[in-house]
Amino acid sequence: MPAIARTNPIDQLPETRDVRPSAKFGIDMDLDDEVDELAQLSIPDVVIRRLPIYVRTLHSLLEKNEPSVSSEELARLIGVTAAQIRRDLSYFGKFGKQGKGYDVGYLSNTIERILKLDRTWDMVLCGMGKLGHAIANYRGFTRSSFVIAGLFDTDSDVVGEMVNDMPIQPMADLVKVMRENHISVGIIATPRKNAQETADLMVEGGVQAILNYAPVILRVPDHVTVREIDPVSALQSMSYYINE
Amino acid sequence: MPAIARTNPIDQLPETRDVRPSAKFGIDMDLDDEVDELAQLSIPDVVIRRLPIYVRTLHSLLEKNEPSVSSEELARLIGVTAAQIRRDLSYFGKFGKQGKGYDVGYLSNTIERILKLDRTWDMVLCGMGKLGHAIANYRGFTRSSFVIAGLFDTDSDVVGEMVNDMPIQPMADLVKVMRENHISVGIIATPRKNAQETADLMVEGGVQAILNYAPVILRVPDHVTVREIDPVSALQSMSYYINE
DNA sequence: CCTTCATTGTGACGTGTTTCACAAGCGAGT
DNA sequence: ACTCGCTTGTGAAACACGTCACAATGAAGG
Repeated sequence: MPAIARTNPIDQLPETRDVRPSAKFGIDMDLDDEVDELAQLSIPDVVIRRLPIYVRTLHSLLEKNEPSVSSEELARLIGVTAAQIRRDLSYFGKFGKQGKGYDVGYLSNTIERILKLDRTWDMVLCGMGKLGHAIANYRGFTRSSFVIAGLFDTDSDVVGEMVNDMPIQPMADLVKVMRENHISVGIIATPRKNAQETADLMVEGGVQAILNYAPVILRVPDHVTVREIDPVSALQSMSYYINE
Repeated sequence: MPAIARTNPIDQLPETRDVRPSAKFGIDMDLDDEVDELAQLSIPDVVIRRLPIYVRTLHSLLEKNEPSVSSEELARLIGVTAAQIRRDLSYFGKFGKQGKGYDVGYLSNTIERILKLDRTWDMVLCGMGKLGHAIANYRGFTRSSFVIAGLFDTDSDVVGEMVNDMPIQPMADLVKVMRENHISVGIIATPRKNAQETADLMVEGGVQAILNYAPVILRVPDHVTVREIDPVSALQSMSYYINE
């Protein structure tokens, strides 16, 4: 079996990644983060995938100057159960206070730290067709710890073109650029048939996370995480539920 | 609890939708589709979400003129286990032959029928900023049973503008247009703050499936399915796994 | 027609995930 | 300082999903 664990739209394959105990994330407040130094247990990917939503929701509470929030209320906002939120957070430590709930700012910082969002990640973007252009011009990444730092395409006609103040570079330079700049996140926006070879180059360049817009299941080594962006599949699965 | 079952990025909430028995899908070949007229059991959404990938993979086999395929080979191509594919298909009936595998064309047709892809679905697209423009110009939907049939925006400055040979219409007309044309699929590409109100309008217009590009969890009635397209969350969850 | 081979479909099992439900603990009010 | 009400964190139970392993069966070739 190839490495398609959490890597996958097709998804929920056995998850075997182990994870540092949450001690790592204790921070300077007097909240008791009792922490299991032992429990080297692997946190389910499904939990990890929920964390960004928690962060996003906490941010919106911060904007409203809510100082604290209960699991009940957070659950209502997100549309899950309160027990699930408490269970999810308990994988990482104890962040709440009985009778009070969670400190919004503290919890949001903590989850960001867990997700390693307390820094900026440079990314390469491969495939500069229409989709690639749209992604390169997208303003949402920077607000969220991610920055596109290099654009690449095989087509020599577009190489050199400036997009969002960055030149499109030849695909031949991808590996070099990734290595020199220690870039570990890549976005694939190539045509379907070039996606795998692009992924292979990214792996050679040291990629650890790939956001894949091409409608193919990529084969990557175990240490690389892949998430698919696949609107067509999403639509095709929803139509199953439509009546009439 | 609001209706966020299969509707959700946050996902895997209890699934309670029941589903017609696969008899519905028996077609005119001599393959034995023995079918459980009784078993009115609900098929897991996680299975439904895999079916489009199966279809896509079967299509690529069709292009290579492969007449048949074993669960083993299909599994290898997709990156899941053979048992999973057999189990998934068994929810709908018996489509294979012992010693031989599955007839590629037949299986692909059958799954398309199950997913209701043997017809065309008209969609409305709301929010004609950069993202909306990119989606409106995207060529991938039509190849897959989905067609954008109407564009909408609140901003009177862009209303009237032609995009991909279609005029942008005022949001005020959304409900009417959806009802008159029996449109049950909507795409939301509005700014975050307008997403919920847009969803509400779509519901009023009779929507049953929403593809949501806005970074918010939408509240919709039970009979509406929502899938999120959320590249930022995807990145934010992947960074957890990056070493260094 | 019989044998061999490959491969399905599915009970039984195992694992992973969610939910239940409650003891423990914090804080506010008196 | 004590009580009360609220909310956490978590064992234990329930549920959902994935995998194993094998009897059943179709196809191919003598």
